Amino acid sequence: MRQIDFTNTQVASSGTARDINRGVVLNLIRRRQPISRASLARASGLQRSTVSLITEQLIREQWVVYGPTGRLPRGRRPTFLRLNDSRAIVVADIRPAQSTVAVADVNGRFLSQEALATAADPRQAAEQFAARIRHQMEMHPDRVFEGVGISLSGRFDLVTQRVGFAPNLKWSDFDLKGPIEKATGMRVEVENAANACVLAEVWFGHAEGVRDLVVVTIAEGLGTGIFTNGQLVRGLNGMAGEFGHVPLDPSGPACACGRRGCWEMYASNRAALRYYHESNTTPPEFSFQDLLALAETEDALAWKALDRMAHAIGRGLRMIIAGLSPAEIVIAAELNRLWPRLGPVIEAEVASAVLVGKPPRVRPAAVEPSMARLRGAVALVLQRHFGPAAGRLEDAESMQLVQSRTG
Amino acid sequence: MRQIDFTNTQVASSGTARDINRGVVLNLIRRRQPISRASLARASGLQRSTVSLITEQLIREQWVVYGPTGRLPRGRRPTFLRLNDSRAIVVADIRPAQSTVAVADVNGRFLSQEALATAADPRQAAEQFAARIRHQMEMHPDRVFEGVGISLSGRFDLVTQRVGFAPNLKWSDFDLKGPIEKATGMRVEVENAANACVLAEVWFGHAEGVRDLVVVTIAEGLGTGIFTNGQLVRGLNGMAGEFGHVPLDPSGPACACGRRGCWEMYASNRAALRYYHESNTTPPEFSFQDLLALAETEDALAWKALDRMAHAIGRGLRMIIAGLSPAEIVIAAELNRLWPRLGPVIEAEVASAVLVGKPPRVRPAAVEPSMARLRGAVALVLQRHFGPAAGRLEDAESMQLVQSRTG
DNA sequence: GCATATAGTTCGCGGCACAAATTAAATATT
DNA sequence: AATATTTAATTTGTGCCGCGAACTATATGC
Repeated sequence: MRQIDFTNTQVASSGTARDINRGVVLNLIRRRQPISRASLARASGLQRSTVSLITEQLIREQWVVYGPTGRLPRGRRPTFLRLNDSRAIVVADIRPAQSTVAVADVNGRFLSQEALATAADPRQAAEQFAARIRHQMEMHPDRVFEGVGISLSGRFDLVTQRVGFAPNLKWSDFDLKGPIEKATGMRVEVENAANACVLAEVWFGHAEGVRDLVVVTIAEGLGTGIFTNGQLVRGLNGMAGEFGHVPLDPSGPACACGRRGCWEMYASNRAALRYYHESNTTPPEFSFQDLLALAETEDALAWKALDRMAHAIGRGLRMIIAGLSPAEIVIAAELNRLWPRLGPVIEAEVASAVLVGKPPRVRPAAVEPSMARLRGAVALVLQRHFGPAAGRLEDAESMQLVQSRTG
Repeated sequence: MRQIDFTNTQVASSGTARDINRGVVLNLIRRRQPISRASLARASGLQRSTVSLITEQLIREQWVVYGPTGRLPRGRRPTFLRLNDSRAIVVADIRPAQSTVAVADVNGRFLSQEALATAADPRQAAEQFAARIRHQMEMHPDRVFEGVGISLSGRFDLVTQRVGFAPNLKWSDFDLKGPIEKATGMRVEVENAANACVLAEVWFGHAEGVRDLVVVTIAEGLGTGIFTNGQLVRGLNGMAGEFGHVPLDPSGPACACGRRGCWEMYASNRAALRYYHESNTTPPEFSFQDLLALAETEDALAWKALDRMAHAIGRGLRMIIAGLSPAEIVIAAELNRLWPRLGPVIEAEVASAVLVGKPPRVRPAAVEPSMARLRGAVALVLQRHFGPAAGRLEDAESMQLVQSRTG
């Protein structure tokens, strides 16, 4: 049964059915391309005639193009349809030290990519990113660009349309979107990195059909992206997902957030380095990557530190399972490299937490964290065009186009 | 913008627009009755002609009836519409010791009510409730009954349609719904008590328009009902909301759930009694109500215990705020009686937790807890008829009716 | 060459929202 | 008292859209 929440006072007009079905068909094409109209009709339950009209519209909108002709044991050969991958999206992943700007097609395949040192000053950073985005666009003169998607280590407030909170970047209440929109002439979407990872899983991962999902991103800090009832939970000011700053032990080590014993203090990369450091003196500039490499050489102390980290991850997950009981928990972490040995540690901790029934599936992210954040940024832009009420958006945009042509 | 999640593969048909708009109009009537068609058109944004057709349908369906004629400074007088409150719902609230069965109209007003001792054996209990429900129905022979709503101290699994987990009732994996449906001949909806309180707030409270809400129910235990993006979060097996069993302190007192230092161990009524008992010998059978009464007589030790409880409530709320950042937190507790003095304690604790921006609104429930659970049970049934895709339901039901008449 | 199977289009129908015109019923103005 | 004004509610015509049947197109197999 369709899920339309009853707190919504938005009415349906004659075009609403088309908007909905357009989205269904477009996403079926995206997921199962190349696919024939007949298959789309079978998969969606719509009439073949309706599918034909909708795909005609999608082809007119340039989202879909004809693919090769198929072959069947008998009968007329189907014409396959696929997404028009000459349409592209510029994405950025903004992190404290090093950021990434890239170009992807609508299938989430990356066409080019560059790294850059993140400017300390937010204004400078905005200029910097605008310049690199323009540069990336110039590298693909044959592509049509749909928009800009940005994932960042911080919070974006949908109401004020500003970066509201980004302690890791040392920015706060700053307009990142406006300047970049002005400089690139394109719509810019901004989202928290953990939330972006959720979108990456839902749009490009194997989590299709999963409606309750939590992604835990673990790097220097620990973030969580929450997906319930098929929607991202953003909360007031987009601040949902700070489970990393829930204290697991009031007498634990002090956290930068002002509290003591936060989950992040036990389960982040930094925590593992601390564990290792407690049992062994480390050289300066000893990184988490170094720790992983050491573990791969069967260093017992490295394994001990990572084991403690994995236990702590599982311990915090118990809180999430108790509170939200998601169907699936996805870990996006560099530690995933050692999943065969650390995954079971996390799973065991989780299994002991379930009061009744089976524990949720805990699995590593489909792609490595840096890729997930970028893909999430792609999904952010796709949401606008492939997601809810995108049909109306198309209308509005083509009207604008007409206006600017006639005006 | 309409919120239709893109993971949904359900297509829209020609009737979908009507389903949506029927729901909008029906809920506007529910909220603002008595109301004229002209006002409905203005409030919804629909055309007056469309509103007339929809209300005609609703009157035909017997959900809406004509009310008095209005008066205006000039112009034709509007005909007010209101809900047909001769339609009624039977509800039950199942709790460990004492349960309630009641009859309410579609406005959530109670017409009659009876208390009963809950049977220990689940089969017996099902029979017992079926009998009391029938009895309550017989008390209102003039009413048309729409269904049965049950809230209980436990978890209901939507997939298996069974009570999956109810440690307080000492039941587990038990079919409560089937026997009662068979015995009453009506559709039965079952939901966890904390979730029911959420529905009560959303359907009957002043939380209209709030899309991110958490209700914390505090009695012997502590439960949470989570509402995000305008929908109840049920999670795998309907197990979401067990924040009460998240440990706040790993070295705390042992909880019945097997863990140590659960939030519930610090913030429940039982916890307050323990606090009081630590500083004062209590008579046997000293209840939380007694403690509240003592506090009202300005007993310092009673206040101290309640103060500790309030602090603990606030402390746990910080976890919820960090994780979900709801716009509003509602406390459904007997302790609300002393809200003027205990509310600020909770609020202060919460305010210290917010990393950025304003803290969420924390307020006592609109009605007392026992009433909220019953009203939630009413909302449970209303959801079926007033909520998403209810139009199709009406169709199906009238078809069944025709079939049974012709058959 | 004809039966069969599959893909895709065309066309008429009914449901529905919209918007303009019309009817209904009240008050205000002259 | 007649007329204008205002507001409510219905009627009517239009266009969008999904449905389903009929039809066209194109393949294989006997």
